[in-house]
Amino acid sequence: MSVESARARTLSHVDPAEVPLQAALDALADPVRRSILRDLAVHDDWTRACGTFDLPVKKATASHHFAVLRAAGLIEQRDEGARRLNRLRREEFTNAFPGLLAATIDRAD
Amino acid sequence: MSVESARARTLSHVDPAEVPLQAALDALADPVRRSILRDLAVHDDWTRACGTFDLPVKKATASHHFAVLRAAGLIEQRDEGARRLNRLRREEFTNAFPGLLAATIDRAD
DNA sequence: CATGGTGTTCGATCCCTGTCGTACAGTTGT
DNA sequence: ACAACTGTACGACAGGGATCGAACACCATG
Repeated sequence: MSVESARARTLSHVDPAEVPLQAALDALADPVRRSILRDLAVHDDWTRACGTFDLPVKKATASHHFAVLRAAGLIEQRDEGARRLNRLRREEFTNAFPGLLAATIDRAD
Repeated sequence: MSVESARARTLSHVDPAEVPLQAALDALADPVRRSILRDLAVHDDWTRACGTFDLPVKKATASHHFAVLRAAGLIEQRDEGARRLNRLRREEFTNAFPGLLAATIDRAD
């Protein structure tokens, strides 16, 4: 088709400043999601596709977690071919919730 | 009885440093509990008994929330007569989880 | 002692969410 | 065209936690 593929090429990304504190805390209160965030915090680039994380859940569940993180303004996602790449929105999220992300991921569980 | 009353006069208080991050986040991820913490953050004393908080839940539920906050190392409780007084463990908790408490209560929901 | 006030404990209920299997869509490569 | 790979969508399920009523324990005060 001429216009756009059926798959959303530009995913909806909220402004972290618009995210309710409740949603932010809910997103951070899951160990699988914190694991994802810690992995993303290592390098500030677009090198990590969803499938490259070693998670203790099946892919359907992992997909759900990525969606929650995106809705909470914690990650940004971009499609590149068949893969969906991820980036930690450290700056934006920290502006909206100073200290929260650092306090959560700069620590073992 | 000679030794102690049946009611626990000295309540069990954990060291915040021993609290798992998961428990801390779970405790903070509830709006009723955050409301309690914000109220306690106003004055650093023992002026607030459990019943003096204006909460949208019944007392059985409120009692449960206070227990969760105590188990997470967020508050300290002391019995004074028929009442149970509360204090925010700001310093101790912040030492264990730098920035987490501030990021959570220094903000409207 | 009797009454009222404060707070906990115990079941029971309800709802939310994390989990998974399956099916599907889109991409890549043969 | 076909197969393999990546990720999402949907329905179903189970576990946990928030909520409540009722009963109980403790304290204070008449």
